[in-house]
Amino acid sequence: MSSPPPPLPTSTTATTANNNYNASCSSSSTVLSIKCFNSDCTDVKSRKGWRLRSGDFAELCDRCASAYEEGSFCEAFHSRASGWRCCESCGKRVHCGCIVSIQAFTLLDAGGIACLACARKSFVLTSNPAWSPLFYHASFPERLKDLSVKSWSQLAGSGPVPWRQAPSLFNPSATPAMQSELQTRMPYEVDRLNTGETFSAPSLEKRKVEDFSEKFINGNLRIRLRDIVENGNAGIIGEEQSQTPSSLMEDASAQQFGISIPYKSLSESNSQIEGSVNALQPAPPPPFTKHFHGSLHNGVDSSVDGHIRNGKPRTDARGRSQLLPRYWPRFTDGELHQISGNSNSVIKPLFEKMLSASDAGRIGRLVLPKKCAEAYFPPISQPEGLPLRVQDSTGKEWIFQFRFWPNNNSRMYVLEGVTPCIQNMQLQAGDTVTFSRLEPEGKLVMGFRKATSATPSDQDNETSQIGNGVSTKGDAELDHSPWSKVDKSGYIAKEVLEGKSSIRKRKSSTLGSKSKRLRIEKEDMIELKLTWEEAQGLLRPPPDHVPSIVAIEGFEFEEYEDAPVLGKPTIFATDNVGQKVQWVQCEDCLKWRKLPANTLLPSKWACSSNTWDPERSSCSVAQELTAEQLEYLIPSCKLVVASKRSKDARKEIDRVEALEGEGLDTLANLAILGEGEAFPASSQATTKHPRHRPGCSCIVCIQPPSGKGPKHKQTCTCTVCQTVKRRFKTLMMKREKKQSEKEAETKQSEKEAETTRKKPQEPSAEKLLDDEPSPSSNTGSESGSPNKKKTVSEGSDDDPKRMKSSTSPFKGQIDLNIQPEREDELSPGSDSGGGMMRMLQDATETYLRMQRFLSSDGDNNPSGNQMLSSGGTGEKISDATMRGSSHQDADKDHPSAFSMNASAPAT
DNA sequence: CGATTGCATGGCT
DNA sequence: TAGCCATGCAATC
Repeated sequence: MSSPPPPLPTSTTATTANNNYNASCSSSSTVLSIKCFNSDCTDVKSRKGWRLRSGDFAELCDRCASAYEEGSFCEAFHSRASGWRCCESCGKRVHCGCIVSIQAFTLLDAGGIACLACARKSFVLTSNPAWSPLFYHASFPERLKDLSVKSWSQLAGSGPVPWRQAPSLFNPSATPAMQSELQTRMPYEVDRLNTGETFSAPSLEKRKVEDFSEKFINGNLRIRLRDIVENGNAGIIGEEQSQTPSSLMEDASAQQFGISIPYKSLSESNSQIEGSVNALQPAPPPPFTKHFHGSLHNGVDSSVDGHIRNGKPRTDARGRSQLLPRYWPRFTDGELHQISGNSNSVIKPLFEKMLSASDAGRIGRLVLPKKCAEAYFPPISQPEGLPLRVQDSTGKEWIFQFRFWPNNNSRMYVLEGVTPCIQNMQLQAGDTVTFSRLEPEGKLVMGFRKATSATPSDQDNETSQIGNGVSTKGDAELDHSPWSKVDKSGYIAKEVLEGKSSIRKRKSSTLGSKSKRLRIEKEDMIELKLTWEEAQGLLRPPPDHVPSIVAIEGFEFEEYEDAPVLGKPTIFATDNVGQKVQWVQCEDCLKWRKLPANTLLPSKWACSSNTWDPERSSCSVAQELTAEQLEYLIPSCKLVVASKRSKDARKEIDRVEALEGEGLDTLANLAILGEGEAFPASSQATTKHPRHRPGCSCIVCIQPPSGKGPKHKQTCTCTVCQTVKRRFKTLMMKREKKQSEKEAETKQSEKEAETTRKKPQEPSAEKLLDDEPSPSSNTGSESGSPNKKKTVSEGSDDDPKRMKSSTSPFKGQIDLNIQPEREDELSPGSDSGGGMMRMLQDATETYLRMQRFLSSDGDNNPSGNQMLSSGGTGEKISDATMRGSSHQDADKDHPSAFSMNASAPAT
């Protein structure tokens, strides 16, 4: 690699011996020699020693080979070389600067080393996913595979032993054969490092497949060891090391020992999860960092998974099969340390799980990954399961009910009663709980990891903030509320949680890659994003305020003393001479006026303010744009595009109206149209309406199929109708309130226009809304529209105010035959109409449109018409709404008003 | 009527 | 495509 090998943690450095080693190595690899690989020896080689990076073995004479095998090689030949250290635990001398003994010790977090024997006492030496993948790399020698199989077989059925333990061929229990087998796999990465050779994926892959795997193994061994100490990820490697001759002397630079290679290997393994096992990372992270936490496992497991699974009868009764990567334990050193404490127990990471909203919710049920549950938890045959005693990282014991539910011929495992624990740990959706086991006690240990900013992007800001704001370890320490303090229902620390954002709130965020369901739908997200972008773009400094510029991470933000105001939404375009312009719509006449592109407009703007084009500074002046032009322009409008619902200008108007009238609040409201009640955030109600069964009386099931079956009459008093009415009423009241507020603002200006244009406008509005006429018909026969029936029947709804103030006109005319599902969905993109919220929106929009029309100057306002006719969908909806709002004869013919039927496009 | 329990649904892998 | 599992929700307490 081009990057320098990480510094060796030990004090060992390259020595003469090392150089000799290199020389020997190179000579041995390039010159046929019969001499012992040991440069200090002149005997004839006869036996194999440690493995070289080249893939070959160091060929030693009998004497040297014996020393190597006895673990005294270093003592014999490197006794005076640098790099000797003492185990921090037992004091045993260990040579740390030599490839021969490299796997005989591990580096400690706090500095110093520990011999393998001691390391094994304190750290997980088994079931480390990290090693396995590498170990089981595709190129893994068959013999090792066999060993693994063998080992696995031996372990199978031995209780809740994770399949990953299979590789514990390195365990003391491993047969001597295994051990020797493993022993032959000496690290050779060092060699390479010494010789300045760097890894390259291609070379590794092509030249030394086997070496590669072994390299991994070796690298893992070291990493593992380190991991054991630092990251808590210990693996068989460690045990393997213990099997290898200890403290054999050889000179190897500390750097070699440096994990550079191993880390690369790890990196690879990490990346393996991404599918690139062999791709060596050019710049491996420095050793002894946590950079590879987790990913390490990923790589490993993925590989292990595949290999073990494929080649191995991992299928023990417990069903310990491959775990999804997201459940791979990714313990950090701190976590492991915390879990292990000072005990001598070995921590065996089992799995982890990011808490879903459900998991973290008050329900107190933590869904366990099936595989994990079956692999690591006691087998249960009854749904009731059994109580499981789990200890948290602080030593507190919790008792959960480990049980399952039948689910589709399968099982769904859950831990019940986790709320107290979750709360105690102050965990929220998006945080991660880890499960490990203390060996040999077998005690389950539950740790946790707060969501951090480092978490994938799928963590929302909130989560990130929270995660960051809470110390991983500190939390648990801070709140030591014992189990006993938790009330039975487990709702402790409610206030604490409330202090943060509620889980509910987080619902739409957090949740790893897994919870797509909790994510905002793509389109919604885009819309939302655009909406906010729009908002940003429309922000204007409050009058008389000069924003201060604040630079945050390279980005400059305008900071206002007072809340900024929303500017007038405009449409940017390029005029026929190539000049950037923006089109803005007059408040009063709705005509579109062209302004310089760089003009910032107040939230309210009218022709009279058109100082850029005095000729068109009056509403009476015709609009520049032709209908076609406008039509062309509008769709390209960012605002329109932003809203998937608003392919039609109706939305545009609505949005403009909203922006004008209520600023950000409205904007936000637009994004979540309808106070959430009827228009749940996209993150909510991910399950539209599960479980409809025969006999179900829910509002959905009770409804006939779309457009079919008997319709509810307006006078119907069934539960459904009453419910619908009640909800509708509530929503309308809210809506009405808002509208009235807006109305009050614009009342004055509208009044004028109305008095002069009301009459001519009515037909136009009616027609448009009523008849879904084609755009052309709209513009052509607005006053002569034959479709006035609704209006006529309505009596005198010609007064917009009236219509509006009485949003109530809708009352009693609700089409109860709408598709209830729509009510739930109310997807902004659902153009098919239906849904209570839709009705509300439509009603409001209709009103707004009417207002627009009524307030227009009465002539064939191209812009207005164009806008309204540009979107057939919106048109139809509006039409439907309109009819619904004006149709009195609901009982009879069931106004198509809000029904799906009615929403059929007329065009 | 709220909380809990058990399970069905359906998005997603 | 089968299975997982997050979640909703009816039934029950």
